[in-house]
Amino acid sequence: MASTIKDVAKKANVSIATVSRILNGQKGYSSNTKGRVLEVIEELGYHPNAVARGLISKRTHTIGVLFPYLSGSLVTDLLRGIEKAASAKGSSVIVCHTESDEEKTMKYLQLLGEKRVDGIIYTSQFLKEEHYQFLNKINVPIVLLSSKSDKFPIPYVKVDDFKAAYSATEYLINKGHVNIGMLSGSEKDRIAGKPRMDGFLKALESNNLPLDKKNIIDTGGFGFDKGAVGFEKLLKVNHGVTAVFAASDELAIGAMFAAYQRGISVPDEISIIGYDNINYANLSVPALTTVQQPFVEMGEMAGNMILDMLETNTIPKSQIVQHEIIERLSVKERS
Amino acid sequence: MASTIKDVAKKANVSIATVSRILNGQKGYSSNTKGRVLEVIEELGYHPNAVARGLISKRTHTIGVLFPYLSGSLVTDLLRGIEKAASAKGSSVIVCHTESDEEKTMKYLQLLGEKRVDGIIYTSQFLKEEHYQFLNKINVPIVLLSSKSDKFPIPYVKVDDFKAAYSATEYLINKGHVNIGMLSGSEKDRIAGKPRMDGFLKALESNNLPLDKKNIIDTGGFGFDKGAVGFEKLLKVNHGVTAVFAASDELAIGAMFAAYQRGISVPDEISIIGYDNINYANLSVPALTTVQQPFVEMGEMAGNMILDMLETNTIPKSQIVQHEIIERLSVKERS
DNA sequence: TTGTACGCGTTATCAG
DNA sequence: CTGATAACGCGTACAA
Repeated sequence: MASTIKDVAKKANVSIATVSRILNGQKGYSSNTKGRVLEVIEELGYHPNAVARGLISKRTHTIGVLFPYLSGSLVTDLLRGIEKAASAKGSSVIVCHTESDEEKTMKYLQLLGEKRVDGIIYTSQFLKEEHYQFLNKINVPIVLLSSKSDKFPIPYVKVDDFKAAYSATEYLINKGHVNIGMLSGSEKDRIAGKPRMDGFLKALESNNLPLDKKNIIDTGGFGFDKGAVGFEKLLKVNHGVTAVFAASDELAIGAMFAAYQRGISVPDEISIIGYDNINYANLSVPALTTVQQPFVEMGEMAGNMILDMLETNTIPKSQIVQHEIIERLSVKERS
Repeated sequence: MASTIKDVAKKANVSIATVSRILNGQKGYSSNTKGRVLEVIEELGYHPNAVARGLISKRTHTIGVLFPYLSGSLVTDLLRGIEKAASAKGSSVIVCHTESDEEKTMKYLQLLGEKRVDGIIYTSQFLKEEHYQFLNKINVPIVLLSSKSDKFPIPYVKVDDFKAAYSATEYLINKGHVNIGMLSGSEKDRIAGKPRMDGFLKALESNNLPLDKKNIIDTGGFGFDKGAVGFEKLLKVNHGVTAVFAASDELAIGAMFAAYQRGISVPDEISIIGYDNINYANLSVPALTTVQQPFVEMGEMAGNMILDMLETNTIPKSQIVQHEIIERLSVKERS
């Protein structure tokens, strides 16, 4: 149905080679024929077939992005950044939803491999050995976003979770708090779980505060609900907490909700600091003090990284991006 | 680098035709050779090249999705549904971010056309004439999601915004409210703006309540901020409002925030009902009563619609999906 | 049951 | 400046 390069060649009385040259901005034709060809292209509404192009050029101008889950502003922010970088250079992005499932992830990697995507961005997920092996075999550029791998030499873009957790905790300490609890998400999460826990612990230690493991509630997840029940648990094991560091904003907001229901005032009785700076953090009551990760920029960086790898055929340096503490109203000086 | 069908053919001492047949589950080979070929495929780690396949089969197993913005749970929910439907049938989805910009939209449509995607889902955006013409020309299946077109015969999936707004307003009326304001988003938005406004008006009319246009605040957008300032405006022109219908949850939450700041109690003094049921609706204080649209299902339906169109080569019926009022704590019987 | 050969729509390398 | 023609990797009608 759609017209091909042949059609325009025929109608313009030139060879397909000439048309191709004009299309790709090469030299080797009179401005006369160029004009004629361009006209015909217009008439026919011809658009080159990217599939055929991809077959011969071995570049599909498509990158694949793997997300463990498809919800929350984290995803849209990262995606927006990635899409921006990609579309700026004429590439598009395929979104895959792995659900943190090993087999699904593998299936998607194979699919992306078969589609000959130019690169893959592996987001918010730990890179398993077999996945790495596969990616290595099909030899496609890859970058880790909001994740990293100690074992494999893959470039990544992320904030230093340990450091960010450290400074969040220290922020609380500097406000005079000494009895501090943590809602830690899931310790099994090697990206967002463990490092933040360690940062929390380290901050206490560096400031000569007692480390009491029971003050760390492994909520088993990062969602609203987990925050509410985690907060209840924390209260049960420690009556005297005056401040809480939550490993995610949803956790923090869930905790504030639980506090509200029990008539505990935030920040007057208990201060809470979150992690992420999701949109809603600005609208919660009280507005949530939190650690910000620049997700849009991170996505853009990751996208550009992949694109650079393709052009320069070299492995870029990993990027540790800076977090920032957004001061709002959920943390207060201890009186 | 990657092995081709030729490689496995050679190594297995068969023709590429045979390999192809085995790959595509056709008949015409002994189980003997099949075994040998499968072995070789395994050895070589061979994966068929989807680009080449696409060139000859004219199916790329890829669908494109256009979003006017990439933020909010609406996007992730729709996307999750679409991705689910697509991946269930071995297709992947390319996301495009049009920023509601006419030219960008056109550029993306062209890109998707060049990539020969199997179908396009046009989301939350009014379908312009020229876009329709182009889509018609390249003859690719298309469905409108959370949008519709009166002018063009394109199948769509959406809730009846008029009806939903009508029932939200009536819900307020049934709670005894008579002085009701509306935060209407943008009247220029022909999908989410105008119809909801009309539904609001109609509900008042049907219940013999006075229609006072000044009670409708055109906030010029659907975000948090607009909700807060819109609410202030409403208060200024109408001191006596006891209930507000907001055309989006963000608008509603913004309004609640403004109310909170002015010491106005929701729902004791003013009731507020939202629209969308975003994640946070459940976590706001008070929890937001709102109109729910089943976005995930809608995305899935749209995805399946496209896929069906490809298989049956027919135009499916548009789907009006049911909205639902989620009762929480932000609306109260008028005393 | 199996193999040969052509075509999908391009790009690129040759000649002319 | 221009035009054949060989790839790219695969599916498939036609032969064998």
